[in-house]
Amino acid sequence: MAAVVVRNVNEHGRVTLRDVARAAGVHPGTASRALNEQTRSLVNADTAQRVLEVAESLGYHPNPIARGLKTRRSYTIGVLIPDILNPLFPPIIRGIEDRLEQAGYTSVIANTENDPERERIDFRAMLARQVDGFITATARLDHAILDEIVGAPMVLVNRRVADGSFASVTADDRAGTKLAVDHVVELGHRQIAFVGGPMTLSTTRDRHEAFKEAMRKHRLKVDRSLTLVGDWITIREGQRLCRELLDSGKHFSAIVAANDLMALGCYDALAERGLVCPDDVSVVGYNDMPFCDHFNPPLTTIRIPHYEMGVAAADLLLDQLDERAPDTRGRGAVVLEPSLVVRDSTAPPAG
Amino acid sequence: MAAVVVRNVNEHGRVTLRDVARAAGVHPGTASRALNEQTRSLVNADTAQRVLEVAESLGYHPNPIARGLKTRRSYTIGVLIPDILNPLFPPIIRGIEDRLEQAGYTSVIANTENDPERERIDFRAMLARQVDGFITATARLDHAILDEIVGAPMVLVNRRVADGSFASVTADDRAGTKLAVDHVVELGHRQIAFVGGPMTLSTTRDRHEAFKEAMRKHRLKVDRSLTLVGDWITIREGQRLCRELLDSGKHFSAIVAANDLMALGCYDALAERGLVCPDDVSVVGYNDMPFCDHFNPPLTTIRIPHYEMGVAAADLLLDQLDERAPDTRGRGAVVLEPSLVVRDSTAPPAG
DNA sequence: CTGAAAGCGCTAACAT
DNA sequence: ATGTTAGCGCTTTCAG
Repeated sequence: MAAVVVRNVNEHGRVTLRDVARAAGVHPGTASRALNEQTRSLVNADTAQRVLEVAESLGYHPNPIARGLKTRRSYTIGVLIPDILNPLFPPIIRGIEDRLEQAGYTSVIANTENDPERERIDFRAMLARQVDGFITATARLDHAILDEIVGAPMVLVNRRVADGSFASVTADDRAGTKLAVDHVVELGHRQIAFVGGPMTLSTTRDRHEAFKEAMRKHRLKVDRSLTLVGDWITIREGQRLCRELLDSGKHFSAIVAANDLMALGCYDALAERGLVCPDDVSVVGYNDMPFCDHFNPPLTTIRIPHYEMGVAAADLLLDQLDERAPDTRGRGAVVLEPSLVVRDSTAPPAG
Repeated sequence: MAAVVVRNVNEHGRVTLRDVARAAGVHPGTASRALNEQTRSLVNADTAQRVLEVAESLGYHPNPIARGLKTRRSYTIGVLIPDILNPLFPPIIRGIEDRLEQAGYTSVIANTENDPERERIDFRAMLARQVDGFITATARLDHAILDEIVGAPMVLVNRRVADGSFASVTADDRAGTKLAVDHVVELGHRQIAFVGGPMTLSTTRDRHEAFKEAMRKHRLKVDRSLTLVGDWITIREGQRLCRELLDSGKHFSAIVAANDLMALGCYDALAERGLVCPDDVSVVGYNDMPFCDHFNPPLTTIRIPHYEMGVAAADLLLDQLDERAPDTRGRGAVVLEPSLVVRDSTAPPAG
């Protein structure tokens, strides 16, 4: 009861392993072993117990930095996101974090702003900070960073590279795009435009190709001036492309967009010209990102399992991190199934 | 030309300061001084130059972890976000990152999921990882973590604590709410409902009080059963509250919501009952988060300067980090001005 | 101006 | 089962 708490803390105010060891009357090495799950068995049960108690009462928290310096492991994962403003990513991040946390890892998120240079900087900074691996959603096909990564475990999410040199989890973009095209064709549309993203991203490139393929399968003409490719996958770019569509003079009654943001941009361009969706033009998006159901009109789109993709990516990374499977790099290529979500932005063509 | 590049790197593959020193023929201490901006003047210009070149050619990157262990500075800032799914936060994060990056700091983001326990864990983990300071958007008034922070520099964004013990940047919630109430009153509404957030958050509590005050100022009755307070600030909670409003039997023609997400929930509840906004009920949100202009209908709301708030928060933190100003803690309390953004969710009452 | 040496907090052989 | 020692990569006195 009356026992005065040993106040053996260093002058700096921070409780260190040495402080704990001193207070428990053992050597720092022993204290270290006692405090560590893995090595606890190497130490006398009573001693271990005592060390634990002292650590608790002193409010000891190990310094992961110092530990990492020694062990070369930080139990930290770098997560590279191209654009945190895109609502597609938060649910993916959540999936990643949840799964990683269960496994005792911390994730640090960086927002690369779609800028290869920034991506490179963030990547290096994380590497320098000793992250144990990466999950990246930013991989362009010409991947600035990918070739720098010699040894770091890494998995791609919602992106992949052609040669399969990296593990990845994606939704089946070709199947999804086909779903979108089939849907508008079924509604009776024949003149269908495509508002695409850059060819440097695996997703948007796949969707572009799948669009043309699906059109051909329906024996529909792929009009070059109705099949546009943008430099970004943003609202503005979608708007720009849709204006271009409208300016072309060519007729079309439906637009398949490469993602939801671009679809939203189409809404804007259509509204500018006094056109109403879906009465005049049907629009279908891609991703079913949060809020799609609240847009004006609610957006018909292709749903991909965001959260699950994050979880799957984390799982893949954890596999790589697991030393028992030393070279699983590139082995996993999880492909999830997309599905069509019909809302109010699509309808049979007028007339 | 023919000079063989010195390949003095350690067996581990990583280029370390010692490797650079050895290759440059100087002592590690000297190399350290040469490599560091601050101490470079202490070293012979030629030597410094040579060290720099060798470092470059060897591809040397300092290990911030090791440095941090020594200097007790990580040049890393922890950013605690309550809910990454809320589009309000990404622009704030962007502001924070941009400003911090200019100053040479890296930000690491954690998503606390509105869970005090998780907040505490993230906070501790960051502290352990030697972050130099915190920016947090998660501060509840009963702030679990706030009292743990003895020395760490910290600034609150979009939240504040009553006693002003922490620096904060907020928008003027009372003024903003008044704007919202004034707007619907001006449109002719008299029976105005309030869909509020928890009293544990400074923002939602202020908005709640300001609502009542503004109503009184207009000599309008504040009906208790039309002035609701929820436990969360989510779409679902807004929906739940709005249903409650509808079930109360009391008449109202406008809803002032505590944030945009809750306003969206009101849309949903209204739609369920076959009511249309704004014809039957006007709705005004709060925050003007991204996508508000694309909702169905586009949401009238109170705009707060998201990005600028992030920048301001970073500035405040940088002030605290600056040793020349040792005790600025709690001094700054930046308050930014909100403004009304009128869109299509508000209209004069029917009849 | 530069070298030597100590040490940040921790872990991991190696002894005992 | 525990103590000893060395060292992760860097910075920073202190000498010289």
